[in-house]
Amino acid sequence: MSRPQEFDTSEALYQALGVFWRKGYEATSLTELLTATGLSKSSLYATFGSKRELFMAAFDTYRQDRARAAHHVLEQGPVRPAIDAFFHQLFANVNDAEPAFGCMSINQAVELAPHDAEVRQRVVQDLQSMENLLTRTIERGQQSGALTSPRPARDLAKLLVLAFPGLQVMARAGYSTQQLNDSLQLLLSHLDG
Amino acid sequence: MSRPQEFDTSEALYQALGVFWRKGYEATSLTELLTATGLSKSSLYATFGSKRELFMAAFDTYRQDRARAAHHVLEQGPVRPAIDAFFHQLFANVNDAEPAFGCMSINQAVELAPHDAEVRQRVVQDLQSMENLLTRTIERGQQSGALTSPRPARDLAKLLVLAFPGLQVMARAGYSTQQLNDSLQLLLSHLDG
DNA sequence: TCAATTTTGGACCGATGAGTCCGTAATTAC
DNA sequence: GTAATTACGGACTCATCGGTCCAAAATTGA
Repeated sequence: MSRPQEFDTSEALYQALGVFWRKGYEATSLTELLTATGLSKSSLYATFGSKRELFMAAFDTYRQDRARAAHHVLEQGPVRPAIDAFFHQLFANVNDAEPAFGCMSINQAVELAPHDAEVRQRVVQDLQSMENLLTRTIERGQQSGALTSPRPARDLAKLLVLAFPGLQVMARAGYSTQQLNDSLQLLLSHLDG
Repeated sequence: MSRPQEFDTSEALYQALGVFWRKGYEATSLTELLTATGLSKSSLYATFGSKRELFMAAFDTYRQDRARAAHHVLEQGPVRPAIDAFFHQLFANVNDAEPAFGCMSINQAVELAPHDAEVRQRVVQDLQSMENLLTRTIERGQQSGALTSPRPARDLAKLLVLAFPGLQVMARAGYSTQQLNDSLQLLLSHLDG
């Protein structure tokens, strides 16, 4: 009955996400979004509504993907490598040209959260989920003997969550992989002893 | 010989700083800067050159003030209250209407640093200064017996620097003073034991 | 008082921001 | 083939962006 859509909506969303993730909300122009998605202006507006709606859709896509990945990494296998891998996602760079993107939720905690309740709520939720997930993982490690710290698992998880944005900041400030790894090992050493 | 300037340059700079601190670079418009400083456009450009130059001047003013304050707080008096006070500067809110501004250097690590070498360099320098200063303070605490952790002072300092942006993110995400304080105490508990 | 100098307000600029709209092309069901 | 429907490109709007420029007002030293 109707002409079929020529582009892949999901694909376009991911392309837009890439730009928002790297540059943030304000610094991203419509023109860049059109270039990245390959859509025409009318298609983009018909599909996503507005810049802000597109941003929120992209952000939620990101959050969903990351949550899934975090569960996948943390809820199976030996605890210590799992936690290590979890943090490595943070500064695994797509291309080595520029600093890592870091975590988009943390980026948005800084950029939009203070002035935007919807974003703020999402950031809080992400931090909370991360704490819960890490708590379960650390409990698992303590039970298996892989982690020897006698502190409550939740306290240790809180410490990791607290340090998470620090690693992100270092990554975005251009610290080397070596330095990031050193900091990470230092942090994780607090899971023992 | 010449007509004297009607406004206080330094005062105007501080007003501009307030806006940049709260909203970041991109989200701050010239119009807002004019309103905040009370200057006319020509005066602002004659005095500060451009939006970017004004930003950098404001940023450097901020960094200088903060460094001075940090030294003042950390280099005298009992170590533990000193460190406590140091972190409290982070979420001491000017007015309780909105979330705390946090640390401008951290904000800029997220917003501009990835794409702007000049900003990046300043951020790295700030993190480094902070680590050095905290190292000295912790050493002092270990010598006086106020801090009982056997870990190297520099390692403990690195942990605090790593957690610093985390507290900032929580502050900007709207966490309560109570929650921030709990996290801070949890963090500082690692200075003992 | 007058000349020299400098600040100041506001008009003005081109570029770009996000967003709207419509004519045209393409695809489908019948 | 044709009618109905939808996607698409691009022209268009209006506001705001950062930034320039100039004429007028104000203050100073002499």
